[in-house]
Amino acid sequence: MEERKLTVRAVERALDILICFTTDTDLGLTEISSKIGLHKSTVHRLLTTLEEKGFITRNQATEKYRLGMRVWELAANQSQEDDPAHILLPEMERLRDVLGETVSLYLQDGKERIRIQAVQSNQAIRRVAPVGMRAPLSVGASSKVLIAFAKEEVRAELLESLEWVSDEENGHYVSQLSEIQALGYATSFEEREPGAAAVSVPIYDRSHHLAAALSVSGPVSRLSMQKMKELAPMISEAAGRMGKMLK
Amino acid sequence: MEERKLTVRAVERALDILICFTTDTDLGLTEISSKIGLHKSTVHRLLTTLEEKGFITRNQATEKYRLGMRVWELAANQSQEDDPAHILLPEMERLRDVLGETVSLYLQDGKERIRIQAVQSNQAIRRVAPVGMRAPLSVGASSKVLIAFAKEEVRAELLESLEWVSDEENGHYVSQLSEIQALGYATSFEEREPGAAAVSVPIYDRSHHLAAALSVSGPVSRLSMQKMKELAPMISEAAGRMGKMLK
DNA sequence: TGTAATAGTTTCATAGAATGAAACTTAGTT
DNA sequence: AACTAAGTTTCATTCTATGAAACTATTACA
Repeated sequence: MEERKLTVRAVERALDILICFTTDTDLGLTEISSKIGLHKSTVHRLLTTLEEKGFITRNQATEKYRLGMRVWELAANQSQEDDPAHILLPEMERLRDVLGETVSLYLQDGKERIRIQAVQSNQAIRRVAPVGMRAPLSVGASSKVLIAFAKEEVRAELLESLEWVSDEENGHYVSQLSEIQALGYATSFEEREPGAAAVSVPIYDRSHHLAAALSVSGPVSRLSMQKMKELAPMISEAAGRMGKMLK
Repeated sequence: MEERKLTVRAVERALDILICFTTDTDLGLTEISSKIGLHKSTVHRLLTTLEEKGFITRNQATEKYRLGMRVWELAANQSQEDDPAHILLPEMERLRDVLGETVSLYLQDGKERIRIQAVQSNQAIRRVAPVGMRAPLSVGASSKVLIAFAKEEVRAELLESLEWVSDEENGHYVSQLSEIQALGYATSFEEREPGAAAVSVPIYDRSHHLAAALSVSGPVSRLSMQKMKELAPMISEAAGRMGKMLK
């Protein structure tokens, strides 16, 4: 039996166009149409619609398309009171000042994690962490935290959906997760970015649900395994304080 | 001859749904459908599509719809390097500290102006200025600046499109605009908000195009006409400095 | 200067996608 | 239990969205 679609194709396509602008700021019509594999005329019509509603504007100079003010406006009006990225910023800055390393805040979103807030170390050599970045949930200290401390159902689903190279690796990963659960923190050592290491701990809100992962990251030269082990309690303590500020 | 539409209706409707969330953070299906005047089933289908692409999520607790992370993500990746709201913030803070009043930055958008940045006075009685707010271009000091110092074509078009109560008023307004052009700044006295006054000056980018309107606003008790006249040169000077930082 | 190439825009016949009425599910209220 | 309200799904029909092709504007280059 062929599943009836419950979505609207034209809208899907228009949203795909918007999503193109997560990686690029300025795109031409042809560029977009080849990116999402649609005819120029179709893309043009969708762009006109997006432009009319203020979601897309054109760069005066280059004539190329870019995101319009409406996107910004919607984001500005998005609830800020209960937004961790907003509330926890001062505490993150404090932690950065104490440790001298870059501090980031991650949320799980589907099979990815997304960096919703970051404050940079002010040392010469430092981890640079752009806010808004997405990364796969399969690697990195914060990924492991987001999986290990997620609610049972969520974790099961995630482990299901993440593909593993082999069964042995799967087993190894699961045992790593229980270790993380026992310790209360996760580390990563050049897992995703060469030369970078990170410690990550869970932040729980007042109703004891996982709210985010808090990570401290820097160059391997300063963050040895031993050093991260030492820092972990301090970071956990900060995370505990932060959690009390949520919901 | 019936104009052929160059836009896509389904997409227009979906975007209208998103735009609903500029005023409210949480909305139910029925609420939305009555707001934009469409059938529940249609709205439901559009919402499902928006949800699948991450533009809408559902509030766990209330089951209501709200904006998703994608909106935030897009805004986060929006070009920040050349964004006045970002670049001018430190200078705005400095001005606020000197004058002790709320400082705002406005952009023209269609027949409206939009507050793209603001720093609040820290006095007990102060003008509160939420970022992202829209207001009609017909009233307020910054509106007058945005019109008076706009490029010739833009100004003509705006004056055309803004409706006037009477011809006399129109004449009065036009003469007011030339006065503003001569002075280099505009003021407003309880024009839009009772008890509030404001001085506004243009910010020009390096290629001498109007980039934004910079406003200082506060209670009429502190901002008399005389006082605003005194402040104007200082604000203009700050605006000049800011302009040099753009493009 | 002419010619080709490239990017963007509009037109139009046609397929099939989007639509809204209605039926159906929950869940909450009287 | 009957009623009300919000949300969800189904389905026949219509009109909308589609992509091919034509057209325009701009740039490259010979």
